[in-house]
Amino acid sequence: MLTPMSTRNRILDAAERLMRTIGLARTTTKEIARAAGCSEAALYKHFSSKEELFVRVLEERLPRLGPLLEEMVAGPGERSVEENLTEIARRAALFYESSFPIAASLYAEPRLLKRHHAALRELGTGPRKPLLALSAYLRAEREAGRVRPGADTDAAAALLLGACAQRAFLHDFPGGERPEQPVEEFAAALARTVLAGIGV
Amino acid sequence: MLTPMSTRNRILDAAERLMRTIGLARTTTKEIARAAGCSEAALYKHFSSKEELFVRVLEERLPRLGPLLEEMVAGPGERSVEENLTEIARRAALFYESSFPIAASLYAEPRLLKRHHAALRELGTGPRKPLLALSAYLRAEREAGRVRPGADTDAAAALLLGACAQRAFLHDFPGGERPEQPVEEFAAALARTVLAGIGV
DNA sequence: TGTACATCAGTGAACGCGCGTTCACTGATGTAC
DNA sequence: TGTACATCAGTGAACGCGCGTTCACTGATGTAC
Repeated sequence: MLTPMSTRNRILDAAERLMRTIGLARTTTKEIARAAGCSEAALYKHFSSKEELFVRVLEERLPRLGPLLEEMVAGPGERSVEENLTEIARRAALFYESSFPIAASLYAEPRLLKRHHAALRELGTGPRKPLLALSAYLRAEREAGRVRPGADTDAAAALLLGACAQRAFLHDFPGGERPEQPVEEFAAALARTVLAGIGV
Repeated sequence: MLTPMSTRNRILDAAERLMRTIGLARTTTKEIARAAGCSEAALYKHFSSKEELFVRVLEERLPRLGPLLEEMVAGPGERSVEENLTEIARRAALFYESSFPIAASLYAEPRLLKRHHAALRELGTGPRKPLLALSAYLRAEREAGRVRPGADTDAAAALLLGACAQRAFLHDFPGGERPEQPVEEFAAALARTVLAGIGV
């Protein structure tokens, strides 16, 4: 039960690693096979086409943020809103860091992007889910009186998660000089700022 | 002086349109030539290679946010901080909307991404510039007493622009049901929230 | 236990196709005298 | 003004290459009797 699965797994791992390192366009069947230590023909024993292989990589290898968030949000509210937001931002930043380069490269192949989206939809998830979950959490806190009555929870969610996503985008941009604030500091600063605001 | 330039311009326009619509991967020399109404060979009269053509498209056809921001920020401060932030968010959202799909697709071809980055650098710009410019503006407002003394201007800039960038990312995601808040409302909500904060 | 056959993961070599690129050429426009 | 030549944007057809995919095959493992 270990060996018969392992070729398929090695193929998926190799494909994901290549997508991340040399980019979607250069991730050819030849390269995948070489990295997985099998023949190109073997790919077709496990996947009906290269496109299907990619879709499986996206489905089976990319992490998801939604569940993580929902779990956090559902937990007992013993921690402060600021602590919760910091932890959410920290996790979101790490999540986007690991999935963003690949997600971004899908825009080069709209057909693949579309298939991926259809697959996500089937799973009841998608890139808007985290926004909705975070906004729901903030609404709950608002009703509990731990968030200001008039607060726009959609806007707050967009601010917090948007900043984390953009950080990932820039993180993988080839720019040399990166002071690169540690993710914990970054997350804490976002949470603090979104709570306190910057107005006088 | 009009006709001799027009083929080159038609090629650049066609390439940009195709990158936006059918994606970087499917934007072949054949397709570009067809869309520009010339032969494939003509492409090589104006550009030394397909990659150079792409680099030129990125350089000459994609808008830039930095200058826009700097101009806004340098303007006379007769408007309130909230009005300024709303206008900045609005423009940033529109900017990212138009450049994000193409920028994202570059992650599929790291070599092209690297060349693009080098070209941006030469121009003294890059994707981190808007963040720096906005943060500088907020520092100025802080010193003018129109922003809270302890405010973290880097965090605030990351929040505001990150939300706009992520909106663009989602905008082009093929998801069907999009209530899609108008950009003006979105921008105003962000500015209001980042100023007031959501904490009690 | 030994033999005959079935199954199945995986392979090496080839396939056709579409890609980016180049080549020898054309026809229009400009220039010298 | 007419003639001879230079320049130059643009072309049609071909090129070689690397891609995704398929094919006939192998060798190991399982199964029936």
